[in-house]
Amino acid sequence: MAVAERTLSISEVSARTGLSAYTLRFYEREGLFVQPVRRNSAGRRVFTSQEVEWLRVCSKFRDTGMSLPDIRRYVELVREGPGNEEERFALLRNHEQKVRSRVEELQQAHEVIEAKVALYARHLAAGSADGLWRNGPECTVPEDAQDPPASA
Amino acid sequence: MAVAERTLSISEVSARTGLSAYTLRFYEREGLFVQPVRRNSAGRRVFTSQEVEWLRVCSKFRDTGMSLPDIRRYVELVREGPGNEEERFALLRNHEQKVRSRVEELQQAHEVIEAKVALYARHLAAGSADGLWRNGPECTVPEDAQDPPASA
DNA sequence: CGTTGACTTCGAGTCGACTCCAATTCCTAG
DNA sequence: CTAGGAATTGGAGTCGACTCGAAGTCAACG
Repeated sequence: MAVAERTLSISEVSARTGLSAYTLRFYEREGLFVQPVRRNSAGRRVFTSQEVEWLRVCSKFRDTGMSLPDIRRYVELVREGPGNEEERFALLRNHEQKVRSRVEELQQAHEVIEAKVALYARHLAAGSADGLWRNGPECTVPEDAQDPPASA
Repeated sequence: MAVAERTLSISEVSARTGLSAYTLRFYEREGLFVQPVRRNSAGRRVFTSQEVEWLRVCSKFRDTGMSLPDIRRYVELVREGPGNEEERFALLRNHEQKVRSRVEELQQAHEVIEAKVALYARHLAAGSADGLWRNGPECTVPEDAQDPPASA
């Protein structure tokens, strides 16, 4: 059945995932692979395309700010096999929510910066740029209730 | 003319900006204030609401990933006074673009994660969750041309 | 056989941005 | 006068996530 699949060296995986070989070894140490990474007769790491798939997902997690411990937790659940899908789901949904709010936050901040850029553009066009920053940053930030350190 | 404005202590500024007193002192050392921070007779820092305004802008910069050196550069330009608005503008626009792409990137990554969450939701609802991760992460990531390290 | 060159290991180093410590000083209230 | 609380300073410590160095191993090529 299981036809011996084409395997990949660490540098090939690096090229396919954008993660450096250093990082791949590091991820292994950190327990971010579901199965222990296999080795060939010479002791070199041998990866499958499934692992590459996972690494791509992993990269998305990382890129969106998921911590290595959280990823490891997810991996552990997968490793334990069927039965804990609820927990995996909770973990994923939780992260998804964080990313969603981060996107919104970033969009807001972006608007502020865009406004500042537009202000400079207007002043430069009007030749009145030397009036910028007479006293204080001339763009005002909403002041949003200043992080009352959430009781928890 | 200049009516002595209400001044603020470091803890008040901290409360209004969400930055810790530690961070405010740190920012001073790092040269992130346009004017040297004034002191009262007891040697304590005294802030104006203009400085609070700037700190809010600063926070937006930081929150969107602008580095301290870049912020310092901007501050230096402001400190030099009128005449370099073009350069300030360039700096701001540059950052604005970075933030814009970051937002897009994050949105894409969010979609991938959302899809994974939806997949879990479907399987859990259908009672077929134990079939998840039979072999590999069951959600596929687009594979986007893997960061060919931009020649520059 | 000798030399590449890609790999291995372990441990240490780096980086940015805080975050905190210890000792000291000052103001205010009791 | 004294105790408490909020500042001050310089320097050190922390944290997460890599990133790298050094020394060694192995297969293949000429």
